[in-house]
Amino acid sequence: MLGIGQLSTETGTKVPTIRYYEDIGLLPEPERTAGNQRRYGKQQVDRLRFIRHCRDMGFPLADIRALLDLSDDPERSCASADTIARHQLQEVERRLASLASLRQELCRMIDQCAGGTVADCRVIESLADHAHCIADRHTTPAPTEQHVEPTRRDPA
Amino acid sequence: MLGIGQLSTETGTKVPTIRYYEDIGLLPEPERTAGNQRRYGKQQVDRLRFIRHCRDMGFPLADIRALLDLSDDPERSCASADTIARHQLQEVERRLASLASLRQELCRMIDQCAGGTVADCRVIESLADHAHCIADRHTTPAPTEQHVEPTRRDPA
DNA sequence: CATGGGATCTCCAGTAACTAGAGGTTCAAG
DNA sequence: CTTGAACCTCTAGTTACTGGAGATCCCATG
Repeated sequence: MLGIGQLSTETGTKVPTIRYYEDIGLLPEPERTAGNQRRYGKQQVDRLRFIRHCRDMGFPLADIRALLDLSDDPERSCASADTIARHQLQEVERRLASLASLRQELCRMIDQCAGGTVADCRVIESLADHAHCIADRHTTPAPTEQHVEPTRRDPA
Repeated sequence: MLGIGQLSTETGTKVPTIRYYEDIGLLPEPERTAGNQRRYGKQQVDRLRFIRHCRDMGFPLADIRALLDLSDDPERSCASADTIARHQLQEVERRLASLASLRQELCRMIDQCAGGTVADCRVIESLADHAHCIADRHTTPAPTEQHVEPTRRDPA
């Protein structure tokens, strides 16, 4: 049985994040010591690893919840897992495209900057006028979701 | 002089977002009609366009604030604008790399899914074990920031 | 067996960048 | 003058956490 700190180092998840996952029901309530401290078994470790890996892949927690429900019941068809993964892949590809076009425009802006004063700075000017954009709009990337990047800090 | 709704359609920014920008001081308080409704002039339109374009480029509001401060004072050197833009470029490239590796793993997962039950689903299994990951960790992308994708919905 | 310091507890608040809703007022067309 | 769309303020919710306060617990050392 591990304490929450050990689970934290074991999985590279911060302690408050673990408690947060418990709060929102992604992790079941663990056993407690007589003194009310959490103790985790191997199953919990695996479950948390699964969650972290999914987060690393950019899945939102709602999707992870669905995947966990699936994996809790191995008899069910994996069709919906497949759907979720494919959807995520689409999402990733959409963002890749959008970022590639951003990259282009940023490069262009920076290249043109001669390094004088703001008055004739290409960076500022480019930002001021969207019409300067080269191409096929990087403008409207997301159709429905509000999405957060998978931001992992160093698990030190 | 435009009303807030016209400014909204003009710039593709939702009305509450405009008010939000005003709240946090990105947009100055506009003039008001006798009945307390906001009226905007051309300068405001430009300023909001600038902000939106920056957001489209993925700049966080804090950076946009800095860029606006710069552009308010054309005498200053554009070095810091350049720095901000370069930093943003780095950020974009970091995310591109991370997403490319994600894409690879998602593809692999999906390809291996034979479509049976969850019990032998490759997608679930892959997610369960990070050790299956092919490559050079897509795991620790961000060093310091919490970052939100530039999410624009259709400005309908 | 006592003690001290690090780990843990709960609860609350804050982050980014908005978005949505309630309940009330104003503007402009007919 | 009426009506209805647009506007007002204010509060609270979203996602996925993160941080701090103040109290408690665990365990290793003396």
